[in-house]
Amino acid sequence: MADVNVSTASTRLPGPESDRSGAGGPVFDLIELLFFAYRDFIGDADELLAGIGFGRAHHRVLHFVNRHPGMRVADLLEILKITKQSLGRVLRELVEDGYVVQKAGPADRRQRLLYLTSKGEALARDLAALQTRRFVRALAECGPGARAAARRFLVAMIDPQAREGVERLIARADHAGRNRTR
Amino acid sequence: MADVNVSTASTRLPGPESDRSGAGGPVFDLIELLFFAYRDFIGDADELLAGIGFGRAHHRVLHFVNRHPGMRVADLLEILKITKQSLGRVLRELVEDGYVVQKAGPADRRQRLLYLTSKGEALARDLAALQTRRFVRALAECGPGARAAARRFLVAMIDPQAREGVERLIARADHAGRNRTR
DNA sequence: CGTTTACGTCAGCCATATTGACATATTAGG
DNA sequence: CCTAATATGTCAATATGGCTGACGTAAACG
Repeated sequence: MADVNVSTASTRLPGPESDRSGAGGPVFDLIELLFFAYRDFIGDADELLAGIGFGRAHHRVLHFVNRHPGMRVADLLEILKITKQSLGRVLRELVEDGYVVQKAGPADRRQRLLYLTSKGEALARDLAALQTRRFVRALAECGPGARAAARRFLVAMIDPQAREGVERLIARADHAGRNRTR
Repeated sequence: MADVNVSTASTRLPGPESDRSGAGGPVFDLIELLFFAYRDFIGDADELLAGIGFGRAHHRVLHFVNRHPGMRVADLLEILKITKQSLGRVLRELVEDGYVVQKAGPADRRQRLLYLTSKGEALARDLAALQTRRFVRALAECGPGARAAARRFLVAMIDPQAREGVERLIARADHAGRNRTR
């Protein structure tokens, strides 16, 4: 699954058959809830982005460049796991519109290190604020300890082999980011 | 954001600046963890689907028709929030390949009620099993009570206005599904 | 009998991703 | 110093999965 809605859903679906929901059955409820939760989670940002003609691809770049200012194009490709051709268009648009700048690496001038402009930082901040707001609201509803529990749960959902890389990525940005997010 | 990887990420990103991570700051860790968790969650299914030339669009249809056998095309459009033109292609492929059948409604013969064939049910079951396996593993890692906590958290992440519709959708399928999932 | 509903389909457009080939600049190594 | 490898960019073609608008057909409804 990927992106569904439901909302009013005037649907009056039929209702046959029996059983399931037993001990070891499929966790349909969690599957669908994660699906809908993620849809709404990215929906916040999608709306804002659509207003300026950007899509999720632009969001991804803004997010990671914001978290890792000065990252190389190759780093971004590695994280996003897309081809440079795909990144090319998105990056060009972000540069043309003044959200991202590329500077030659000081040591290796072949590199085009990526930075957000203040305009880019503002947009990244707005996008992160939308998604943070949703998390904060949800965690408040879940009571104390929910944040740690949610973090543990989300980590546990990630492929075991990928966890180390993800946690290092987060830790690195958190560490480096002591001045950022201003 | 939508789909990132990371994995080995030989990246050796730079680390400038200061501050953040304070009390009320952006929850970058949760934002990225949800992103990666969802990526892996759908990645399971994506792999299986790619092997038979299907994509996420097919998965969505299989999933909801499996959960609500006999649903109308209009119901599916409402849930998926896509246009009938978009659904058309996917549905045609699923029917052509023998995963879905359409039967005229008994009362209203204009309706093309949607059902999975046994082949379609087998695929839907395999897909759900993959995603269930991930949830079960993750919840086991989180200890007792994690399932209820995860459910609460995921519901809390959904738009408040959409929650009722989603919960009704899940309840309806669970109720109707007492014989299904065979 | 005429309107509305449920569904399908043709035609074209857009965003995002892919592969493969090739260009350019720069660094690194023998 | 010259060659090879690296970092990045770009051209071209293709696929997927969305979209809008227009139109058609069968069946139900009033």
